[in-house]
Amino acid sequence: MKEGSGTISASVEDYLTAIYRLTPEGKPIGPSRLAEFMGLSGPSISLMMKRLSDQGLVVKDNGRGVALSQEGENRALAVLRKHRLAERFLVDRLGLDWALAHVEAHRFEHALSDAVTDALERYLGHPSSCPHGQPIPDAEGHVPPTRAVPLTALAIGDHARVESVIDDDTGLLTWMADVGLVPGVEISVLQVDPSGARLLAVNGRSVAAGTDVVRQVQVNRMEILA
Amino acid sequence: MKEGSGTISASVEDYLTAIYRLTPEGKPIGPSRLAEFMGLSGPSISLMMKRLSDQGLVVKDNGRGVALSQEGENRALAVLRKHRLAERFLVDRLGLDWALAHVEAHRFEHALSDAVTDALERYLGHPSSCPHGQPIPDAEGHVPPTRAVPLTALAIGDHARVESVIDDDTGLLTWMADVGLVPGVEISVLQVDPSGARLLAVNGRSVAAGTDVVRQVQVNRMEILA
DNA sequence: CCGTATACTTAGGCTTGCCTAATAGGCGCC
DNA sequence: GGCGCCTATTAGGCAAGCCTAAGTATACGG
Repeated sequence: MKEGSGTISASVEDYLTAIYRLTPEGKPIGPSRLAEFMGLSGPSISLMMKRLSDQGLVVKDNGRGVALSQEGENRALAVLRKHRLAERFLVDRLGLDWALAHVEAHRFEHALSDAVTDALERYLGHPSSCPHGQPIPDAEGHVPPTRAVPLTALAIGDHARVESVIDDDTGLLTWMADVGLVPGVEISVLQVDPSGARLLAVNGRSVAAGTDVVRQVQVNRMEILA
Repeated sequence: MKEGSGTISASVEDYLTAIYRLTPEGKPIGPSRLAEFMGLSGPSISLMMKRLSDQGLVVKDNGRGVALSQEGENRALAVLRKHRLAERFLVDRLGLDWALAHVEAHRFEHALSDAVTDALERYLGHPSSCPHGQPIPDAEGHVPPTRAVPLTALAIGDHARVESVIDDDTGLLTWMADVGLVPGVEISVLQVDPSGARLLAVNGRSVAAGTDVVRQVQVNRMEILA
């Protein structure tokens, strides 16, 4: 992905990736959700949205909410690429815990130039996903399509393979690693709670997954084999 | 090296490393030299020196000039450690050019946490120097002593082995790589110019090294064998 | 011993990016 | 249809870091 004109600041990179992550389908997002997600005040968001809009990185959707422009999405994907490649390096090569890796990679993503990023990707053997299972965009910003659905889509008796987990919450990540809820593992749903919480079978162990977890884990449905 | 209290900004890290690099022996340095070295205005230096002094990172030497405090030196060494380990990684593992590596490592040095730095050092096999030959401080801030002298100390007929080159000037680095003036190579002095420039024999090739170069290359004297 | 040049500091201003407090706008509810 | 509530924006402020321009202090030559 050729970077269009100027360099953007680390802050702006954070805003763009946050918007991207909150709007996978490109639907506009309101300031308050963004403010909560980023841990910033509403006015800070408003002001920055104005700046980003002036720079053509986001498009204002008739007042309420913004969506990434094509350029903004390109920038966001470039940063996500750096983040996820950094995570792969930290976990696979340096042996960092995957919960810690996310935090550390957040500092790296702003320090990696495009040239170093491409070299790092070659060095790592062109990994297709980060340790949390999320896809790594290629140098042109293409991200492979996925058929994964959230765990919330599964009913009692369904089998699935975990594709990805959300990497934002350090505590949650540590817990998921503990119970074996990691990308690639097969699970099935034993019970569904009225609140949406689920009792899962993960590697033969029963795991109670609250609503926080089931919303954030993406899975691929599997046909029952036997 | 346990980091004492608070985190310091990337800017402050730059100031501390700059001071360290300009004052290897701990002698105080005046604002103007620092300003020139860092490419900043005099007032910016003055103001920052006041701030650093208030934070106990530098000690003001009766008006004229500052020197690093023990804490300041520790911080500077920690950053240099990160910088040089990053350079090793970029050159050895990612295959970056050593001139480019310096520039890229400058962005990395502020993004590497202590934990990642230590893991990186293990991963790289505890290298003792960066690709430009400069020593890598250990986690406690100890830097191995050296007997190297600047190339300016050599007279006609002297033989020596290059220990390190200065990594600041991208153009100079590219030129040195071209002519083979890299750490580890054996050289001898063929002529000395009144200005201090020298004609060197490097791997059997004659190389004219201007004053910029001879000041910045550190060598270890060798006895003549044959 | 004094004047001038050089080196340093103070003063004032700008940008980025955050905040809190106060205002404006849209929408449901009665 | 108006009232209040929630959301968004505007207003005003603060800190870090940089700048230029103006002032002070040092120091050296005459």
